[in-house]
Amino acid sequence: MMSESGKVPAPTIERLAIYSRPLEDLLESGTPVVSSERLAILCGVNPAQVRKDLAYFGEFGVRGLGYEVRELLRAIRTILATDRVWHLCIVGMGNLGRALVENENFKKRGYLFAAAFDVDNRKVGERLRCGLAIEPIAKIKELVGRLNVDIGVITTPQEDAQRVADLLTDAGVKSLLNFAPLQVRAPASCFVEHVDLGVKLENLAYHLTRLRGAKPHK
Amino acid sequence: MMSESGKVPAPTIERLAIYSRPLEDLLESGTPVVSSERLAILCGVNPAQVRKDLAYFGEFGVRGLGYEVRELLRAIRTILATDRVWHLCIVGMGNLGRALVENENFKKRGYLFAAAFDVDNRKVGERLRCGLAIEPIAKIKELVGRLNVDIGVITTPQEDAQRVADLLTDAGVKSLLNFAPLQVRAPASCFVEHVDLGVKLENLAYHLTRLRGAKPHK
DNA sequence: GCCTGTGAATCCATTCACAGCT
DNA sequence: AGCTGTGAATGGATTCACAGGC
Repeated sequence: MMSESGKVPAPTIERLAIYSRPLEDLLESGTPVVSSERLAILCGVNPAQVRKDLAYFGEFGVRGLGYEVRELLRAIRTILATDRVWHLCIVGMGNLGRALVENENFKKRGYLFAAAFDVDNRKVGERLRCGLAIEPIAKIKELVGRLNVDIGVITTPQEDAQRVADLLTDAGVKSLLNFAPLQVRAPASCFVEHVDLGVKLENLAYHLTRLRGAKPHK
Repeated sequence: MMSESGKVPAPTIERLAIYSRPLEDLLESGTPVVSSERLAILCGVNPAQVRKDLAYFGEFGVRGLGYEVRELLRAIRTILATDRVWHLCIVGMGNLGRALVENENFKKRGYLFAAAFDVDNRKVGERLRCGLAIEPIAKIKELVGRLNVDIGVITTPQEDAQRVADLLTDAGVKSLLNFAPLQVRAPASCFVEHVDLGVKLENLAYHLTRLRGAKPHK
């Protein structure tokens, strides 16, 4: 058994979250036990990878048998700290922002939006379907502190993203999830996760052209 | 100079897209030349990484000087094939789907939504702000063929995602961008890119708890 | 002197292959 | 026999360090 204090590769953390998806389905369908091979197939990875990823945090399986689904899922949730409630706030209530605050999956996993802001004062006061009213960014500091916000989500246009990131970190937010297409700067104490949806499309475009180059088009 | 036929690491492709963001800004602000170091800082990577990534595709810089912004941006766009129009379709017109079809950044980069579908027939016929009307999934095969769709975007609930992926690949779509939280299966000839927004949040949660563990909370 | 382009060195992650337990 | 847990081997990607050209 290995303590989790040893360095864990970043990809391992991402995969643990991936593993939990089919595990939820297996639990619901009443499957009691799963092997690393089966789980690997469901997630599109190598079986040894599954075992190694889990081994960073303990011994969750039974040799000759496999992993108990319920127990494994609970273990992963503990590791990823999905077994508690996290408070989020979001800045930038365009289409994407609205889609995120109303996302049921987030709520189900314990990610609660506690406040929504927008730089455009004309939007301030508008009530969202989720119940929140849009607040002005001038209130970020006050509300982030009062509501104990852990994670700030940025869905503003590119030109506002850095200013908003500064406001959020200044208010004490310890991590950011940024959807604006630029690298926001933040103090080292603040974790920043980037999601650039355009990058994914450009990836596909690149591969599509190579494919066309390799094989004749149909 | 190295031909681009040699194997290019997947992360390199992702980063080329990242590099293009600040390059667009630099071009607009009239900066004629940029060094690998400056670009690296703007993108949060190592300068040698920038040079090596570019070297996979040619020699774009001038020793002692740097890279001409306009020329480099054009080169990257050619490599990523962002210099042409791509036709997309999207299936699943919930909040996220609506946010994506109306995203101006995609349109600006040449990604055009040619059709929008939903599994729920009650939504069929509804006209979206972007001008498209929602079509039934029964028309996927016909419309994908007629409109020459290159990329299929899946924003359905988890339970519909695999069925939709099958319909899309069967209709001849050569790549998929899947937002449903499960690994969709597709023939090897079809590229699949996954975006699970929950994974990003779970990542932040993991790091936040380790941080708390390391340092006392405030 | 300055900055690119690139082999060599390092670092990191994945996969193999088998020992160990049930 | 079956499947986990893990050292060893492999395979990639990042970074270093310097040669090459402006």
